[in-house]
Amino acid sequence: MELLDDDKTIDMAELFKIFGDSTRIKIINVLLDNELCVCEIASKIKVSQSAVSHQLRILKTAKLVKYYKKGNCIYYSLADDHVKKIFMLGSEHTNE
Amino acid sequence: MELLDDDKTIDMAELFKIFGDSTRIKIINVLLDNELCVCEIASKIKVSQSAVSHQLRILKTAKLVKYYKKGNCIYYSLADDHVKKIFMLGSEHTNE
DNA sequence: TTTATATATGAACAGATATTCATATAGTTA
DNA sequence: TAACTATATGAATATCTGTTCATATATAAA
Repeated sequence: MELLDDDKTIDMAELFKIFGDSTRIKIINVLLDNELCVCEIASKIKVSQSAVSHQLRILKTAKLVKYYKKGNCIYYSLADDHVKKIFMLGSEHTNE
Repeated sequence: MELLDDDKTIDMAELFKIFGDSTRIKIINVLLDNELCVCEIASKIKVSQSAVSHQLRILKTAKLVKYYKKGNCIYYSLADDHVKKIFMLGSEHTNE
């Protein structure tokens, strides 16, 4: 493969950086098959509501998750299959 | 997929964290098809020898690159195909 | 309207991280 | 051995990042 330009390189690093935090990995993990509201996520992964909310904002900004409102809850899910693919590949590599 | 345990989650985050820096992405990029010595890497990606060396140490510690000595040069290459796979997947996602 | 629940967010703090600079180490050549 | 080249590394610094705490916002229930 050819040498990528700087912008592309930075974008790739930014993408991986988002997967490079265990709280965000946990969030992606619980969203792999389900959509969940913030407090369900917080409870499942045992992280404070505030911390989850802060991390969801990062995932949202990077368009790795999508969401909708229902009542006074907000349900989050993975934005697309790419997120799951990257997660699964990382998971495979980590098994060794 | 089931809920991963904390250790696994941390390992995955650590793995992605290593891909989450543009200098390391550049290093992996130039090593995709070749093996190169430190000064060749530094020259190709236009980063100081010291910075490259520091980042190579991180890649080495994580077993993402391997190396051998020849004369007073040290040649680095990607440790296995997984590294390339993860890189390529990130690259694909970044095109959109 | 008051109270309760769910979520977001800003500030502050602590810890992590990447680069630079100076220097050490080691192999090579003269 | 002395000089040169390639690489590694420690210290210092600046920047970034994640959590907590307090609080704001918004919806729902009483």
